[in-house]
Amino acid sequence: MKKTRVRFAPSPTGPLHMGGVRTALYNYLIAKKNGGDFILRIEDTDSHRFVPGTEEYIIESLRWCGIVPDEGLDASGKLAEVADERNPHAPYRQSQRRAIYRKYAEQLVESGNAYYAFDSAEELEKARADAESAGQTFIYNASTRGGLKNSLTLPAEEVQKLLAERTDWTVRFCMPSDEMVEMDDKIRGHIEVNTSTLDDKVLWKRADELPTYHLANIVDDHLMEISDVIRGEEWLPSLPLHYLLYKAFGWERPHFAHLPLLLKPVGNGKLSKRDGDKMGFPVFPLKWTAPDGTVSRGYREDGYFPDAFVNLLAMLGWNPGTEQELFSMDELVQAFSLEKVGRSGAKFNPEKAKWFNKEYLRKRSDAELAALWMPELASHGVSASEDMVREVVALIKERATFVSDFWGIAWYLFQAPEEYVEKDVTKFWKAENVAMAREALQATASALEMEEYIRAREWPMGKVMNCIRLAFTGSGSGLGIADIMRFIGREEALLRFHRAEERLL
RNA sequence: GGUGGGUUCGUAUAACGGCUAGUACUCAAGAUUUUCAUUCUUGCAAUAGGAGUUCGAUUCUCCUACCCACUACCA
Repeated sequence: MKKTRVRFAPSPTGPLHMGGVRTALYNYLIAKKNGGDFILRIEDTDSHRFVPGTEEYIIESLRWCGIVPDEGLDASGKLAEVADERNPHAPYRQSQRRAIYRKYAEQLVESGNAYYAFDSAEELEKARADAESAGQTFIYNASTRGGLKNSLTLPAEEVQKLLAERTDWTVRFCMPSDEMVEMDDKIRGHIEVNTSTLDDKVLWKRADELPTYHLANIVDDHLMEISDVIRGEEWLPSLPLHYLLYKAFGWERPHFAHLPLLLKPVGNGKLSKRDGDKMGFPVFPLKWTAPDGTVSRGYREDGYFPDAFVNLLAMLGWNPGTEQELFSMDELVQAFSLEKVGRSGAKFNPEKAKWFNKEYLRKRSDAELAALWMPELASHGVSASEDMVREVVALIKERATFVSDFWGIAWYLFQAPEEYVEKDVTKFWKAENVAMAREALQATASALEMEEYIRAREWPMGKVMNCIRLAFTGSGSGLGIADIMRFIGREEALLRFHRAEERLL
C-alpha cells in the first residue's frame, strides 16, 4: 500500500478564506489518519495576481489552526527553497520550479499530446466574438484548431521561425476529438465527460516562461508523489483534463475527492469576503490588512479559539455518523473519513459558529481564561489579583461566548455603577422595598445573614434583592447578590446603596 | 448558451429499500432561580415537483424545476 501523501496548494492571490482552511484541514486529517504526509505548496504561476504578504498569511493561518505541514516549510517556518531531508522536493513555490515544467511541456509536444499555438490574444478574442454573434460558443479544440495558427496547421519551418522570433506563443493540450473520459471521485462517484465539450487548455506560456495551473499541478503532484488530491468542487470541471494529462505522461494518477463549496448564510452563491462584512462575521481565519489598507476581520481577533474554529469548520460538510459534535483535532483524525463528506454545498451558519466557541470556552480552565482576560482588565484600570480574577471567571464563564464578553458581564465587580437603567429603576426602586433593603443591608454583616434576616421577617425576597442589585449594578440583571457582595465587600456594598439612594430618590 | 455537480425542518445534518423521518443551532412556551444568564422540559418546523421500478422509495431510474461551479495565456 502506497504511503498517503496529500497537499494543500493555495495561490498567494489573497488571504486564505475559511473554505480554504477547511480544504487544508480535510487534507491534514486524511494524512494524519493514514499516517501519511501533509504537504504545503504555493501555486504562484500567475505573476499578475500575486498579492504580497499572502504567503506568510497562509502559513500563519495554518499554524494558528494547528495544521502543521510535514513538508514544505523549513526550520524557520518559511516556505522551503532548498531540498533537504525533511523537504526532499523543495522548492515548494512553483515560481521557483520554472525549469522543471518546460521540459514536461515539451515532452507532451513530442508525444503528440500537445502543440504550439501562435494565436494572438486579439485573434482569439475575434474568434470568440464571431462564434458568439453566430449564436455559438467558441471552443479551441478539434473542431476549430485546424483553422487556427498552431504547429498542427503551420509548416514545420514556419513553426520553428515563430518559436524563435515570437515570445507570445503557448503550448496547448491536444484534446482528443470524441472520447469518453471516465472518472472516479471519492465523494461524487463515477463521472463521464465527452472530450468534444472540452477545449485545448493552455499548459505553458512563453511570455513569462511559466506553466498554467493545470500543468504545474499535475507535474508537481506526480513529482511529490501525491496519493490523494482533495480540493474544492470548483476544480471538478477540469478533472477530465487532469485525467488525460496523467494518461499522456503515462503516470499513475492519484485518487481524487472534490469537496462541496461553502455557501453564504442567506441567499445563493458561495461565501465571499463581502458576506462577512455585511452580516457581521469573519470569513478569514486571521485579520487581514490588504495592501490598499482595507482591513478584514479574522476569527482569531474576533475571539474564537483555534480548536473551536477547527471544530466548526470540520462539521461544515462532514459528519461523524454519530451525534457527537465536539471534536478535538486528535478525535477528528480518528473519526474523519471522506465517505462521510457530503456532496451538496454547505451554507455557513454564524450562530452555530458562536455556539461552538461557547462550548470551548466552557471547557477552558478558569486559570487559562483569567490569564486571557487580565490584559483587558488592566486596560480598564483594574488591578485585581489573579486568584480573584479566576474566581470571577468561574462565576461568569457559562454566561459568555467569548472572553471579550467577560467585562460586559462582570464589570460591576470592579467598579461602581455611575448610571442606572431607567426602566429597571421604575420597576424595582420602590420606596417600601428600598426601606427594607436598607435595613437588611445595615443590620447584617454578610449576604447569608442578610438573607436570613429578610426571610425571618417574611419580606418579599425578590423585591428586596432586586432593589439591592439595582444599587450594585445599575440595572435589574446580573449575578446573585451574595456573589457580588463577596467580591465588592460590605463597605463598598453600603456605599453603593447609599449613593443609589441619593441619586434616585 | 454549453458542460459538470447538487436538492431532507430557516441552517448543519441522520436515516447506506422497511417503526411515528432522528439530532444540533436558531426561535417559542413552561419549570427552576432573589433579577438576568445558565440548566432542565416541551413545542414549531423538512424529504423540490412528476412519472417509473418495488409488497414497500428520503434512499434506485427517468423527466421537469430550481441552485451552484466551470466555460481565461486565473487559480
